[in-house]
Amino acid sequence: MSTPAAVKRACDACHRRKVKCDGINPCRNCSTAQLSCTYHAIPQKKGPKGSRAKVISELRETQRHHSSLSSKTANRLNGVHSPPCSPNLAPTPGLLTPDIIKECVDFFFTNMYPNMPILHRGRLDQQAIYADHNPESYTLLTSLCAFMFIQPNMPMVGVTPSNDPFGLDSMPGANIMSGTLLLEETMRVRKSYDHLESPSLSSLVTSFFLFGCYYGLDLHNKAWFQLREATTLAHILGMHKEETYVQWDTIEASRRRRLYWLLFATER
DNA sequence: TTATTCGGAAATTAAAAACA
DNA sequence: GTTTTTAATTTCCGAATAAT
Repeated sequence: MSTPAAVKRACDACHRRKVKCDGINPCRNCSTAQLSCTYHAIPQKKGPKGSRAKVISELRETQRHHSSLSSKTANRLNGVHSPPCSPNLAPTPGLLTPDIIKECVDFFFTNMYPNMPILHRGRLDQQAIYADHNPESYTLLTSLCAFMFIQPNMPMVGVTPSNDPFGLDSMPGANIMSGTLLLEETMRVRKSYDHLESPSLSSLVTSFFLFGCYYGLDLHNKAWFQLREATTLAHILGMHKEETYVQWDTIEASRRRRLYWLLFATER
């Protein structure tokens, strides 16, 4: 008779593989599978959020007197159905490869970070692990990569995995094309979640990178719109109030402070 | 056969509501 | 204040699938 007893924390690999983790480092699964056993993922907050999470009350409300309008109401948060709904806002599979992420993140930290020290390398890598199923992390990465591709001194990176049959790697302007592609991907996937009503810092940074993209592409009106959005999100997040910073650890707090400062330096 | 993947059941956790 | 209810998030079982 063994005690099953769920471990309090599964490692990153076991979490992805959905297998039982023994919680030690390195864990048994990682050892046998020759994987490096890490515990980088940041656990999400559990439990209801907002003023009594409203799904069930909405459901009850709509069932009570199911009028023609109630079906419309039911479609609100059940985003997975209804014919005219969601014209595919899911991430494009295979577009944002680990190679591209690595290349762009490296480029950011060597060339852009001195001027905009608004990301933390370790924390960004953690976010990248779950980008597949977290649209906020995904759009942060696509906007970052788009921004990097649009930089004039960015070296050529193949968007297609390895051997490019169209010779894009050697074509001038290919990086701008890739950047524009990723920019469009960001805008599209961003529609799949509400980044304004309960914004995260990732949303804010995404807006800032979008500003950078549009500015680099000489689309100035769109650029200022994104910058304005980023500034507004900063206010919604209370970044102008010192007391909001105490809830963050040193790394996160200084990152937020620098981001806030950069926003206003950029707005001039 | 064994190894891997992944849908989803069960457990865990924390916020909101109800209660004293 | 304490307890109960509710829901978001987690772990990981076990069936399906892939690899050998």
